[in-house]
Amino acid sequence: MAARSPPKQQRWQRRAEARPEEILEAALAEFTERGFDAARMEDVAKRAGLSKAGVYLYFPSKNLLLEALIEAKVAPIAQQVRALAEHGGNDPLGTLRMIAAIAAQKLRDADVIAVPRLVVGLSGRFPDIAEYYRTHVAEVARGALEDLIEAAMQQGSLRRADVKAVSRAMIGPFFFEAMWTHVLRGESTGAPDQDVHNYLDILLKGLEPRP
Amino acid sequence: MAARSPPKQQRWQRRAEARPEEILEAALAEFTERGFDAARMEDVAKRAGLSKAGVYLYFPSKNLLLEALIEAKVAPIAQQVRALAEHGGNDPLGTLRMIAAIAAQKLRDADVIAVPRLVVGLSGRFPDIAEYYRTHVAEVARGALEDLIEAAMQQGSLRRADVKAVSRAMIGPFFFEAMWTHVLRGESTGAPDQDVHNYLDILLKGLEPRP
DNA sequence: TGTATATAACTGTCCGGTCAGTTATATACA
DNA sequence: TGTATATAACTGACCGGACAGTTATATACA
Repeated sequence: MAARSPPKQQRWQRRAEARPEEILEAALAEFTERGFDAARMEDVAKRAGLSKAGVYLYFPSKNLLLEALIEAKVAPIAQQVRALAEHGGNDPLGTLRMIAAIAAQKLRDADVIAVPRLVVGLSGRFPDIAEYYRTHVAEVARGALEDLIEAAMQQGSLRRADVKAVSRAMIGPFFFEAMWTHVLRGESTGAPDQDVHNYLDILLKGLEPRP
Repeated sequence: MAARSPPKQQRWQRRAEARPEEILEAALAEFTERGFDAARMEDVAKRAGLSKAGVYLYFPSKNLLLEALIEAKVAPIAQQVRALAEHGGNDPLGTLRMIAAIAAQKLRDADVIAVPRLVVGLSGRFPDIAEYYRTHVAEVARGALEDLIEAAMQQGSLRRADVKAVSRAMIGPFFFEAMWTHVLRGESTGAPDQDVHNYLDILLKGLEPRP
């Protein structure tokens, strides 16, 4: 009797290396779909393939999980922009075009947009998160852009203008496009790559040095 | 004995007419400050000057309160935009500049930004709200802008270009500025009015008809 | 006095976080 | 190479607090 049900599939594996990233991935998905508050830690856990208590072995609280998520998902992008900017010092205009193309492409990716969207929703309640995002992501990327713009003005390929206003003019439309399509689910404008180039043509023509 | 504490300030008044609007106002404030989920109905009630159960006399649930709120706050904006656009038919460029100035000013007002911010945060969980906002505000306003742009192209004061791309270029930077200052609490760029004009100069120069 | 409007007190549920106990794997040793 | 022991990784069941929504009762006003 008592046939020891023997298939004995093991109930779980030790995978301490892989867990953190999987949990972050699951958290991003849940937070995005339900919003930070409405997302349940139990669902994050289930999605990551372990138990709720298991999640707490890696991240001490829901809030800290959120912060870790932002750091992991977004900081690398800002660093990439900085690297690009530092690299392309002697062709600022060309580098700007390149960065714009890359940025526009990233902004089209729902996973990338997810984080800033979260930040928008949470900045009121968690000022730390807003500040972290501003200093570690937004200002880094924008700063790199502005260095390039400044360089272009210095070498005379752009006419003098308020650098911050110009960087805003470069970023704004793409950011807006991202919100339009991802948040409002409105239809997107034109063919991506062509689109970016067309806009930069307009903007740069508007900023041509006087003839 | 039993001195019935007699100052007898009456505990409440019947004010059925005024309540709904006051509750909506309070809800907007609480939802904005704490986020929809974290906001407590009890606080909304207190802020509106009645008890929690009182709120439920007027709005059947927290979700419905949210929907009513968005509807109430959004309709006036849509109407104003439409009015502006219809008004300035024969000087499209001038009207565009005017609208840009007004829009930029509005976007600087935290109360105005509050609703779109909520929408961004909630669009994932409440697709209805996102769609309502898109069709009743976003597309109306953008459509009006695009009519003007189209008119300007037709009369030859702007060169041909993708109309949607141009409207995005007009709106994007100001939207971005609003998010930068209100969400990230970053410092704002330049003197408001001057700033708007400078940017439009650049953009419109970039769109000048060929000489 | 009757009824619409208000409240205080209450209930049920949900969820973040904890903890005692279980299982997988690494290591020591025969 | 096989078995005992140690420890890291993981789980299931639970707790306490918070809060949306309800109910029973009181008060203003016609």
